Amino acid sequence: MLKKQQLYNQLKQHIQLQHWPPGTVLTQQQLAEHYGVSRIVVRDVQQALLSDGWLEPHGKAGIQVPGFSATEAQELCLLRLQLEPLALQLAAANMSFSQLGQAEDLLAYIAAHKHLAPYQRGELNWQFHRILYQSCAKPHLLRLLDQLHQQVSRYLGYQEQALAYADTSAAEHAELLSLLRHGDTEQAGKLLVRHITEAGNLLVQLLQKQQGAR
Amino acid sequence: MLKKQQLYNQLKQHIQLQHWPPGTVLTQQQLAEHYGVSRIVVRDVQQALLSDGWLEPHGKAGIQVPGFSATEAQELCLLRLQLEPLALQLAAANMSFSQLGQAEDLLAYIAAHKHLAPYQRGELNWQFHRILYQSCAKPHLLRLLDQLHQQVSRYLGYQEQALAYADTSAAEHAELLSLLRHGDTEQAGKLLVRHITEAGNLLVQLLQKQQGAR
DNA sequence: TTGACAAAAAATGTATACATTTTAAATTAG
DNA sequence: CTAATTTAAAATGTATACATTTTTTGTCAA
Repeated sequence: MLKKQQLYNQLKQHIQLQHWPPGTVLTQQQLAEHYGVSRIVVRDVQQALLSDGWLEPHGKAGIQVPGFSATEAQELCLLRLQLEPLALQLAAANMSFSQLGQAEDLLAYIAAHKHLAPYQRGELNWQFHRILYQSCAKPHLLRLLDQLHQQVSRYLGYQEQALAYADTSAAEHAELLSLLRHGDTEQAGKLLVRHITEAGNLLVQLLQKQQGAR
Repeated sequence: MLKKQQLYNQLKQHIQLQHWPPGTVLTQQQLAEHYGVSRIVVRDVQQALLSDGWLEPHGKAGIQVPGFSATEAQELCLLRLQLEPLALQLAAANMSFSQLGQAEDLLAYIAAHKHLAPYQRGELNWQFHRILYQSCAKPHLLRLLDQLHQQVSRYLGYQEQALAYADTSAAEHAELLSLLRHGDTEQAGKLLVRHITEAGNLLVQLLQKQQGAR
């Protein structure tokens, strides 16, 4: 596999697991030495992660691991609410049985693997949503949604502590699927809004608690 | 100035002016020689333009200048409609007089320079919109809007032919500003929707005509 | 002629080396 | 001692050179 791709994944994961905690300032040299690749590779990855929001510029030299804020989480939730129901509505018309099946399989897989790492669970959950939106056939919309998910997933290391929510989430996913199967787009949309709002509120509250605790 | 930045701007402009027409396949070597820089610089710019949607992958080697489609334009319009009114609404509450003034200045400048290149006019028009949204204080929302504008601006070479629209557009901008000055957020929002829809429809019709003419 | 396989060419990925810019440290004048 | 200026160190930008992958070309057998 390309070293670029490897480093991209590894560095992202290390950021998520807070091996490089928020606020850490990194240089190309540092990363190159630490991960045993040339600076060229680091540069490519750095640019990608900067535009993904997993790193942010730090003055004119160096890059910084961004922190977490309840405000940002709130905004991401708002944007999801603005775009995901639209995607679902557009997709509902074209959705195939095979796609519904895929989504079902994914839910089963998640249910069967209770002890996944939180970021893996998050990834699978997004895949579920992604399948539902897929057939909206709007590449740009899907691109924006992927970006938003990327941002949100940066927070998932935190969200772990809210494991109690996993069950609620799974139940809602199942209900969502059921509604779509029966062609009840209207109700599915409403449920999706509730679903996103709940997840968002939980995350925001968690972050606020943590911010207050300093 | 950094060569990277220079090349980024120049290549983008050349794509917009169809110096590299849609469908053209380019290689790093080619670009490096043509613009007199090393491949490293080309690589950086290539990655940036790929993620901006000004270039697209072409198999496993080479990059391609994307074409234009009415469908894509339609989608971009849809997304603008989904996000810009929200931004305006959120911004309206916090908008300062100095910002309204900035916007006013911009309109005056545009009105005073009738003979701007179409892409410059497009850039200024977007700056106007951007100022109105600025104070929504939602970094991610603004980032998404900037991206959307990037995409739309790729089409502006075409939109030139619709210069007749420039006057309508300017009039609507002025009215929008006036409504905001008087705090009529409701009406401003409705006008914005109309404004975006009109521009979108015009562009889509133009593209459909051109597609039909082949 | 066609299709598969091998060899050559070309393109991209990666590393090293050098140039320029930025940051930090050291020195000196006030 | 402070602050400004100079000097050294470090970081990023860029170019060249090499390695690997991908594409194309050409050859040969069916």
